Amino acid sequence: MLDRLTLDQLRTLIAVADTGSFSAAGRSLRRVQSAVSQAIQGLESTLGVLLFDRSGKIPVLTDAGRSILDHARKLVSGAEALRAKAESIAADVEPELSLAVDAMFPNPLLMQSLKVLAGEFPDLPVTVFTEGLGGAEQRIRDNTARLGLYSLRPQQDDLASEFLADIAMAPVVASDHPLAKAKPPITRAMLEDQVQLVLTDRTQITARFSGGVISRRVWRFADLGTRLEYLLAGFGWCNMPLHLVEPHIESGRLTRLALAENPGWNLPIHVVHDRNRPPQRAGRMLIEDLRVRLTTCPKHGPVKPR
Amino acid sequence: MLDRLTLDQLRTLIAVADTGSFSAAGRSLRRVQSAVSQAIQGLESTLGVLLFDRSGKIPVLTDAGRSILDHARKLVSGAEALRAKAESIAADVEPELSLAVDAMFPNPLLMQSLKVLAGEFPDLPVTVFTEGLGGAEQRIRDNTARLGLYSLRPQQDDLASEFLADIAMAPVVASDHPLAKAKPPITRAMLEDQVQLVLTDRTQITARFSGGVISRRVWRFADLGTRLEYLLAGFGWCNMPLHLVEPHIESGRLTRLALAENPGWNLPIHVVHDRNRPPQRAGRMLIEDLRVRLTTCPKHGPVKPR
DNA sequence: CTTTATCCATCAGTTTATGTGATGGAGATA
DNA sequence: TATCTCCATCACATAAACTGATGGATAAAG
Repeated sequence: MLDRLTLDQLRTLIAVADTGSFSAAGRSLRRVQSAVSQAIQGLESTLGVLLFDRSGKIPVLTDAGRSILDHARKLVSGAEALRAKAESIAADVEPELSLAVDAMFPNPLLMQSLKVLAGEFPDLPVTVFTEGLGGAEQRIRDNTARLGLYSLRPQQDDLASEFLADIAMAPVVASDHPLAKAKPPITRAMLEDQVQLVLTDRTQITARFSGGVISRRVWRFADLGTRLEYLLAGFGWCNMPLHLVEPHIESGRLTRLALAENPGWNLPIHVVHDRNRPPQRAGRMLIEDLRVRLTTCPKHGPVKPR
Repeated sequence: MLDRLTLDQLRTLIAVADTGSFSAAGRSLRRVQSAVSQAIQGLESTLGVLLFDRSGKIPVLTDAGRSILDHARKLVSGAEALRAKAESIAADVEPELSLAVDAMFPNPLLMQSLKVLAGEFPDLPVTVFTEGLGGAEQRIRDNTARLGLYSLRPQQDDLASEFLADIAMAPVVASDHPLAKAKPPITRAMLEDQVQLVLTDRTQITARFSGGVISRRVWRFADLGTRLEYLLAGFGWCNMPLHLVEPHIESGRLTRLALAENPGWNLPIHVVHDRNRPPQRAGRMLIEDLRVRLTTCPKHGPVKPR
């Protein structure tokens, strides 16, 4: 016994307060009255405070007792919450879900899935990191996120991954840009002479990774949003996820480049996690829900080859 | 034993997490290692969750363990807070201090005293009810406040009271009011014909108590603040605590009535409490501090006879 | 004014939980 | 390999917690 104050004493106090007498508390707790009596005496002695006024037939809470009782209720319900948490952990639900999501990923879809998740696991704390390029993977590696949604590069030994869906990508440019007015098909040579708007990793870690750079003239941006603004302003061309630029294409501000060799392609999105920390019930449910939405909703689905 | 989950188990868990090993935890808790081992096993079995990965030499917290540990820390520190609360109760400090203060009472002074009180008892919750007329006493009677600061009427059997200080009162009127321009001394007869601004009890309980009403024409108000506005606007005259109207008298907006028979008088303020619930350390300290301030600070002190 | 029922405290004795100390297996460190 | 320290396990000891009987006190019923 490390400390004379025990949860059982507090539970007994609460029972007495709720039932109104020591005997009744004993009945409700399936204990003998003397056990209750001794438990309360023990509590009073460890706290050094008189909790009940025993002068009448039934004991009545003192001011101090009322005050202690309030606190006791908090503690006991906290203990019950602990058990509940343990139970859901035991039922293979992760204690909290942290996601590292590539900025390319269609956010409205993710939000829909998370809404469903929150309905299913109301007490589950969720953290979402939206990162560009290597950022999401970095989150998985340094363990600040547990589940990654991004385009995984060549097989990684320590990370387990699973294909989730394709994001439709296409080269686009502002409609008032020379490339938009050029007669299709656009050749690779034509692109090389124009400015390409490229994403850089905020953390500089993925300097090695600069795939997809075609043009010799390059502007670099740290985030998708800024790049989109420069794209709209006609600074250059770039590949964008269709779901992000479709509204602008429809409104005529952007034009899809009819590239001869590659009019559109798919960015494969994977579910990634540390091999030793596989997703549990909540994570798996989220993945399945996302998969259904991604294959159902045509707007965000893969490009149909034409 | 009502519940298999005990605070001692949580305390042990915390010790293990803090010291890094079962043996070290045992040393820090002055228990043998096997006791720690068994306590953790017991916790794991009641929660149905594996808390430590024992595959290595020293056990390392699992994800679940970390999550449970966070919660455990909250509970244990809550338990310590309970002990601390009990300790201050045992040291004769009331668990919380609730005041019912008459609106006439100089609030800045009370605030100064409460500031000192808060310095002395930083954890003491304080509630202040500012009430007019019978309101403060009502608070004491229905036990929503424990300590009253107001002018007690004739001896009350069940309430204990103690004189605290006199509040200087004086009849005043707006400077553009006929009474202000009348040639002193003002007679009672002159007052009777003018409108008097009177306070009524919000709760109507003190209808019986309407002392101090002189005029035949009366306007009634529920609170001091509103009455003061009507006073300033010249609707009538009334008795006011000097500390509230002094700034206005100095600025010339209000004029003190030079009453022949009663140019100024004192409202005695008492400290009142239920006979069975005397003020404890915090309350007594507050009273003493107030007494010192009231007798020291001339601005709020009693009227000097002239 | 009894009688009866129910309240609580106390106590000796039992049951149960918790802690002890010895032992053995396993990973580090030298 | 020798040695240290780690943890799990066991039989045993110790200390809580609980039981059931008793008696005093209060409140309601006869």
